Amino acid sequence: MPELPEVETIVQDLKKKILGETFETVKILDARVIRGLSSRSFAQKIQTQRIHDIQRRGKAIIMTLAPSQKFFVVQVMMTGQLVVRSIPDSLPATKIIFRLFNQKYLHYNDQRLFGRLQVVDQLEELKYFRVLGPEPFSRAFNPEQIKSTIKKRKMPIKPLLMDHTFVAGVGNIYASEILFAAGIHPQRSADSLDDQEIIKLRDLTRMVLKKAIAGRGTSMRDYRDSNGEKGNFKEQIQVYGREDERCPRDQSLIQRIVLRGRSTFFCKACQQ
DNA sequence: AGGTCGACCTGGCAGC
DNA sequence: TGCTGCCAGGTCGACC
Repeated sequence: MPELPEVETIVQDLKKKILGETFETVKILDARVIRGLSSRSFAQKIQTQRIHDIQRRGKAIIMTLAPSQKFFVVQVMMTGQLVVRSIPDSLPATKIIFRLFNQKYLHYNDQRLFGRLQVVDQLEELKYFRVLGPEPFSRAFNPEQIKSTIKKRKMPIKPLLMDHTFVAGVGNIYASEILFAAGIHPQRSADSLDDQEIIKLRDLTRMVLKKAIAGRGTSMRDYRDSNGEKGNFKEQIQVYGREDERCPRDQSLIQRIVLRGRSTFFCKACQQ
């Protein structure tokens, strides 16, 4: 999915467009995206409910419903999209169309069907929230906390950064970008980072994500915001997807390796 | 317990 | 043109 900056963009836009609105009907075109509920019971839990709040936690979009007080949780994973439209026409990837009482439509599109839409009484019912680590902009994501976790972890720093129990919201694109910004080699064992590097990692995690939010996220291929538009941050991506291009810092060639099955991009010369 | 791998799905694209 | 294989912003459960 979309990582933290993309989900944050979706949430901020949805707040402007549909906060306070009420679901009228739910048309399920492909029931495979509904988890743990039948189509009928999913629709029943959504219809007539008002969107009382919209927030992000990690890479999940959480809508608080009223009056039921239940949580409508959307995880768009790799290819899911929530797009607000004024007409109900659907794309091949459109799996659910929510009709709102204000004559607008919220489309859930998902090419690969990895996304999940769930309605729960408590967020803790979902394992994702039970194990989720600190938000990168929170005080809980501090050098002492990072240090105590990192000391127990021997894995390379890059997959650790992507581990949502370590820090919430960082995925494959931004893990490479953050490590490039911090000058840390993606294969460095996590427990080898010194105090200064830990602070740098924390600070640059925040800085890279903040800039990406300002750019409304990165669209490599499928990501679209709630207007159906691409994010603008791709032009500012330094290394991800840029194998054999020149490093913007020292002009040496950017390398691609595979760590834990995921493409990883870095500059051998300036990441130690 | 921490770490690694494959499964879940579909479509786009490069190479032959 | 049409096939084959590889690749893709995530998460989880099964295994060592």
